[in-house]
Amino acid sequence: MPQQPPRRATRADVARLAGVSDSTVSYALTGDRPISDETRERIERAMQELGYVPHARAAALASKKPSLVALHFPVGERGIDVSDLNYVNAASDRAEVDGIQMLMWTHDVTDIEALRRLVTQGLVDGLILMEIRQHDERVEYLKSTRLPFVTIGRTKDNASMSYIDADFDSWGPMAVNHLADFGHVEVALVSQPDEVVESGYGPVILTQASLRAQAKRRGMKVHMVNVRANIRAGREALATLLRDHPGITAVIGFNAPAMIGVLEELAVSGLRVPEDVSILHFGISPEQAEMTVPAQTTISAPGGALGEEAMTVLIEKMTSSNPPIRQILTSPVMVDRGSTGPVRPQKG
Amino acid sequence: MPQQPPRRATRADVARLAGVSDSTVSYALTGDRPISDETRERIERAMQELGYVPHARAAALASKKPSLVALHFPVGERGIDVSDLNYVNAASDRAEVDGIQMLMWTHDVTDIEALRRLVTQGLVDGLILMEIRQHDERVEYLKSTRLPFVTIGRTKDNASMSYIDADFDSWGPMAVNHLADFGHVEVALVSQPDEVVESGYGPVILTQASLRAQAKRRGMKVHMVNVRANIRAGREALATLLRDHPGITAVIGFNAPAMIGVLEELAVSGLRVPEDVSILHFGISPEQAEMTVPAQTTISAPGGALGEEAMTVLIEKMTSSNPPIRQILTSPVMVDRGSTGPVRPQKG
DNA sequence: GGTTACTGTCGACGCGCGTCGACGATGCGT
DNA sequence: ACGCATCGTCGACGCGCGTCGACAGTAACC
Repeated sequence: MPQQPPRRATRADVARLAGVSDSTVSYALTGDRPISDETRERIERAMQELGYVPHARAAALASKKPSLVALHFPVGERGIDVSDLNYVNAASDRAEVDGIQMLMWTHDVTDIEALRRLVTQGLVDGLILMEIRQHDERVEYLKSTRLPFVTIGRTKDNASMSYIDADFDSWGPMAVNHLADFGHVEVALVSQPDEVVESGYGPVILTQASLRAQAKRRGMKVHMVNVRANIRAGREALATLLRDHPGITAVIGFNAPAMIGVLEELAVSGLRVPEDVSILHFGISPEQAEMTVPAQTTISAPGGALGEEAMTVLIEKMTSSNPPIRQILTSPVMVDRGSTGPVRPQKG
Repeated sequence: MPQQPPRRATRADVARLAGVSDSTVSYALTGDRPISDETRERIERAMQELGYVPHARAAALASKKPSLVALHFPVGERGIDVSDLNYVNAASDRAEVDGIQMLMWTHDVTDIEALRRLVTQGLVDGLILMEIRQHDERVEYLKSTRLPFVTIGRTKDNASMSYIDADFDSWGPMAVNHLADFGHVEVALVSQPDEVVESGYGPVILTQASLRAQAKRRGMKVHMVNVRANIRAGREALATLLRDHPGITAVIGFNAPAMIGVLEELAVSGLRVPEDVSILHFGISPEQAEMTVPAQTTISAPGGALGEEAMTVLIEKMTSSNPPIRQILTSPVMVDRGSTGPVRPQKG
């Protein structure tokens, strides 16, 4: 039966049992210096017997190498879903390759006092930030710190920092072209709450700007509304839109709960998708897009790539003495789930 | 202007600047030994000037006191939403009271190999587990470890362990009594996916059992279906239920996305809530309950209480030398949002 | 046969901090 | 005046590990 040791085995225990010195155990583990096969075997047997596992925190203290990083995921209003998990897991997996653990930190974006505590206590060796605002206090603060960090998303003033982000500037054109090619000339954008827009949330701002610009180029009219992230708000928004602008033939969404409401309102109004109204959704995961009735065609950033890239850059920042600034943009991917189609012929 | 020190200031730096010894700085910080007001002031000035912050990881190593705990939140299929955040934030806030940081860990429940890595590396001093199965590998593993842990939820065999959980045994009776008093005699339960039930997820199993028992007592017929956690599955489930059992006058939900589908299906069928069908939902947050049309009456565990209690127990486990076993159950709370009502008089 | 070069191992020190024992300087009592 | 209990401070050591310098032993070379 597995014996339960009274305390954690240390390097010294292993050394004693194997009849070698402390440092020899160390070198057997790291391979930094040659060790004879015989000694190595004795050490490995001893480690096995004692169930020895290096103590990562002590190692980090001694080596000053990273062992733990945090991913700041402000859950905020919209929560975390499986799509976000793609980033998270990809980043975490990438970290483990280098023997680094990644944990999540979920405080509010605005709580930089808590961020200060986290950082100054020296508990984490690096940080990945998500949900970046155009002007982001967290970034401002971290810049004044020696702590390596990478952002998923970018601030307005980003010349000197590393980031990974979706190329939102091409989301708008991609959406507009897709719909314009189907003959749509008047569409709506159901976007995120005013607070989010006003707080300078990049994805929304960049997407709206690129959408507006391309719409102008293609002679398309876009009605933009910012609504709260819930079903009821989406229903009310669509009702209002259709009343005020009956010419709308397509709805672009950037707000998953609200779009559920939009779909419900269409259903109770007897409008079909895509025959009467086309639906296109920005930035949601396959799971989210396929759970609704009908499923929604989407334009999104590629799944876990952002997370993995971000972690790679962060690790470089933590381990290299003079790391370069890296700024990476990923191209959008459109997945057609049949919720968009040609404008129906004018009746009367 | 704030000068950027080349490296983190250490206790030795403060001591040198203040003209005292290392340990004096330490005692000034902890108050474990008396310090004259004069030296204390000199030390505080020095700390201020150097921007000194104790290095939590080094402190933890030396003192063997906890500095970091993890909350295992397997995001799994259902994701994390604001309601879960109540637990998380409450636990985190409680931890900070004792100067302990709490980070989240989101690996899959079944990935106990990853759990082993996290634990054996000694990165965290304690663990809180959520989404507990009746037979939970994680719990089995952790029991064989010296790492303090507490579960939110409980396993079947739980005599020797500490847990915090909702008192699901009283959820069923509360729901049944509420509906039976309104005259309902045939209802449906739209619960979680088969995999979840088969995996032995306590909340579902205990709730179903107590519901079934109390329904029998009150002479109520309950049709239970387990559906996937998405809108489409909810729509299909309700359509099937109403076709096979037209006598159903109320739907109890334990699956937020599916219940959105249920509400949609009711809407397109022209059935009103609560005049034609009553709706009652287990275990969701106010935000979730109020975002749908109509809002849903709920029976849930009290918000952050579970998280805070769990952290309190964990801290006790980590700091006390012989901590007691604590098993805490919280009573359910019903919030009436008008989605339940009396059965309509029989027509024909 | 002597220098060189490597292989394999050990001891010592440092990372930043907590904490115990010691010790001079006081204050009090007799 | 002396013993004795504080108060305030210092030095030393340990937490578990990484890593540098030293050194005995062996193989390789002119």
